[in-house]
Order: sequence, then C-alpha cells, then structure tokens
Amino acid sequence: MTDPCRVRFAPSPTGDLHVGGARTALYNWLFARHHDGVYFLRIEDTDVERSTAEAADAIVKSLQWLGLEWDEGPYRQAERLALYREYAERLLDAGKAYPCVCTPEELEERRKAAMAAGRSPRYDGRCRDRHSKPEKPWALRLKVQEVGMTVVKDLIHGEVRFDNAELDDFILVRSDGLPTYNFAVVVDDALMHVTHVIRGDDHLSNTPKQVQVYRALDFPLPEFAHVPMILGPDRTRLSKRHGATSVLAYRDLGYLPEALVNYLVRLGWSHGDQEIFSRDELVHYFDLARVGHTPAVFDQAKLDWLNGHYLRGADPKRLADLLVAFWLKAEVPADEIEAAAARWSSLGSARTFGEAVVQTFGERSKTLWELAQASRFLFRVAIDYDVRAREKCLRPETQRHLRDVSTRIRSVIRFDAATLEKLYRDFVAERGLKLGDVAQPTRVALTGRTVSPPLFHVMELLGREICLKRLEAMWQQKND
RNA sequence: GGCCCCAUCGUCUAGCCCGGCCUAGGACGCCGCCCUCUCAAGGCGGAAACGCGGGUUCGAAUCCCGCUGGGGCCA
Repeated sequence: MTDPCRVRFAPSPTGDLHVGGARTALYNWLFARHHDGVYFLRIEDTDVERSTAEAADAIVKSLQWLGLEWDEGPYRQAERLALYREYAERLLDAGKAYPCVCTPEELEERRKAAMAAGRSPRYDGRCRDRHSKPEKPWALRLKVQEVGMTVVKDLIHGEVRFDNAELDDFILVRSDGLPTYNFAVVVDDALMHVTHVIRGDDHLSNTPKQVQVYRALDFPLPEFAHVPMILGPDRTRLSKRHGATSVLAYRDLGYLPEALVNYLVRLGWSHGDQEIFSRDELVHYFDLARVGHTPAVFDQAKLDWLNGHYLRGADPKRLADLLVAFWLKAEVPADEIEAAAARWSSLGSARTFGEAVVQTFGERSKTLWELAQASRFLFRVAIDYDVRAREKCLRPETQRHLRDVSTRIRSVIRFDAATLEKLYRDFVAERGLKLGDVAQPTRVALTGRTVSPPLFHVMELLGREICLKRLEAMWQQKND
C-alpha cells in the first residue's frame, strides 16, 4: 500500500483566476481524485506589493464555482514566514547559502555592463565567500552547484537537461526578509509532502533552481509535470487584451461551470475522439500521460458550442433560477418579471414561467446572457423593431390579416400553443394563404424580429393581453 | 541576448513512444442539402492539415540532424 498522492494548486493572488490557472487547478484536482489522493489549495501571497485579499477571494470563489473543492487549506504563505526564515537559517549555518550585500542598484548596473560587454547578465558571485551576517541590509543567496547538469524528470516532457553553469547564485530571501518564489515554493511543497507538482509550463525553467534548493535542504524530490500554456488567438500569453479570460467573467457571461470544465480539460488532454465528458468520466479517464506537449489556443467558439450543449441538457428549474439575474442585467424590471410569472402561474401550468422560457429559448442560446436577451421581449419593455421587417408588416394587405387574426385571437377560449396553431392554420387555409404570410408578420409585431422561437409557444408565453396589444399597434399603425 | 519547451486542417486534437493498417480519423467553426411558421436543435454531405530541408529505411506524419517559426524563463 503506497501513500496517497498529494497535489496542490498554488496561485498568486495578484488578479482574477484566469482560464489557464483554472485548467492547472482542474488537472491537479482530477489527478488527485483519480488516484484517491489529496488536493489542496495554497495561496502564494508573499509578494505583498501585488497580492490582494480581493484577488485571493476571487480565486476561492472561482474554484468553488467550478466545483474543484479542496481537501485542505487554503494555506497562505504570508502566515508561514517564520518557517521560511527557519530554513533560510539552516542553509546559512550549513554554508549552503550566503549573505549578499550587493544592492539592487549595483546589480542592475553590473547587469547592464555585462550585457554591453556581451556577457550573460548573471550574478558574479562576489559575496560568495561571506559567512557572517553583515551590518548592512543583505539578501540570502544559494550557493548553487556550478558543474554538471540538473536533470528534471518531467511526467509530460520527459527528461529535461539544464547545464548548471547556466545557473547563478539566485536569491532565496530578499533584504526585506521575504522569501522568493523559488525558495518558498520548495519549502512548502516539501513540508506539505507534495508528491506531484503539476503546474504551468512557464515554471519549467525555474525547476532546476528549485531542484538545487531541494538538494541543499535534503528534501526528497517530488514528481514534476509541466502542462503547456493556454494562448490567445494571436498565440501569445493570455492577457486582458484577449477579452474575457477570467473564470468569473465567464460565469457572469452566462456560461455553465460544467461547460467550462469540459472545454478546459480537452484543451491539452484527450481521450480518443470523445468530446463530452461527465465529471465522473473525467475522474475515471484523466491521465497525465495523455496531456499534450503543445500550447493550446483558447477558442471561444468551441466553448460556446459546449455551453449550448450543456444548456440544452441542464435542469430547466436550475436554469430558470440562474436566468433571473441575467434578465435584471438586461434591464428587465424586477416587477415585470414577477408580473409575468404571476400571470403564468394563474393559468395553472405545471411548469413555472421561467422553466417554460428556458424550454423554448434554451436550445437556441449559447449562454444564459444570450437567452436573457433573446427572451427580453416577453416582458412589457420597449421593443426595438427590425425596421425593414416592420415596414413589410405595414402593407395594407398585411395589416388586414393581422387585424382579422386578432379578432379570432381575442375570442379563442384556450390561449395555448396548440389552439393558436390550429387557429392560424385554419385562418390561412380559409384565405388561401401560406402560414408564413401571417405568422411572420405576427412574429415581427410581437417580438420585433424576423427570428424567434416557434411562434405559438412565444404567444403562449406572452399571454393574450400583450399579444393583442402589440398586434393592434401594428395593424393600426398609419403607413405614411 | 543566453537557456528551455513546442511544431498534424483556421482552432482543439487522434495517429507519433512500438515506422507500413493514413488515399491522415474525430470535434468546433465554415459552406451546401434535408427537416421546417422564422431561428435553433437534429440528420446528411463538402472544403480544409502532416512548416521546410537533409538523412536512416524496401517504406516516415511517425526515427535522427539542421533550418524556420511560435511560446516561455532569466533580468
């Protein structure tokens, strides 16, 4: 019986959780669940300049929304500073690290000089033989192994070799007493018994440095797995320039968490030709060995397709609950939403108004936001008419049709889709018209547009009163 | 600049590790047709890729080298 694996997601709270980070979290989570291991969250907030509590909060919210619950934590590096100090002290005592009194300004100057002379801008090691703590402010540098190679065994990339001569004595603890990323991450991963470090490709180049820290501290090495990054459509690192990139932004745009998860997991991982995966299937099939090597471009069109797929399959009740917030955002007054719902329920339908809307508009929408906008005309709000379509409705002949059909609508007993459809079909049959001759103008009068969900369902949703009012406005309109 | 990673349709990818089954498969998107009260959804069909150059081999998308291109890290 081997010990269970332990993995972590360790974001810096310097901004919203973007889709790249979310995928890293997802892969960690799936790996842990697949292997019955432990997945935990660690907030890397030692960079006090850039870290904020709001960002940490947004990350936690994002992860919760995606359903990536953690078993431990969140741990916070800011609360563990004493630990880093303790291990720094050990390295200093053991002579494996040394105090450096070079100031950032001096280093910058030397760096420039080196560049100008065509040399690489590495630290020149001038404080290397210093042992005692100086009076002046100092930073702690690791005395790195200068010869040989550091080989990183990566579960995705295989063995990656780095020449130790390329490494310089990098800083472990800054002069302000705060640990650098490469130091804190090693101390934490080792102390927290992380068995598999699964993170973005951008950290692969940092790994040989971290390996040196593991060795200096006599910590056992974890396994590493560096997953390729997610790029924008222009093939550069994803950033705000690319529009929506944060998990919360997608939530607010009306995407479903299961759609985003499904999209993200397939970006860089595959299981044959399968595109749609349930949560259980993902846990069952997920395997780091099947994670690709190539950076992936984020394609919103495919996310849209997946979201549409999940929207169609989702429980109408759940969607209806979520929809309200999007209607409000589409500037539908709250009391209009209530009025429509009350009117609907007085009709005695088994479904609620929201559920009925979801069922007729859902399969035509990619997102809840789209659904809310497309169904906006169901309320007593100002409708923006398609100008050209409206002009066609104002032809005398068409206005007559609308007027005559209105008369029948007014007197029909049951106001439901089936009855209305029969009414329209009888009407056009009697007059030798095609259904579209009357249905299309009706659609325009009621919705403002030439496209909508099936007309008779729309009418049922709208209710007799609003239908007659909008129809009347259309056939009474003077065509000047 | 140095180092590291990567390279199959526009995009995500299967195939590559263990060469022949690949006249390169699937999905999104796109185009066409069917269904149809419009639009979706669904069904059917189509256009669309092994970056380039050298090897190795009877045979390479698959192995090796170089180039080119892209990305990242260092500061």
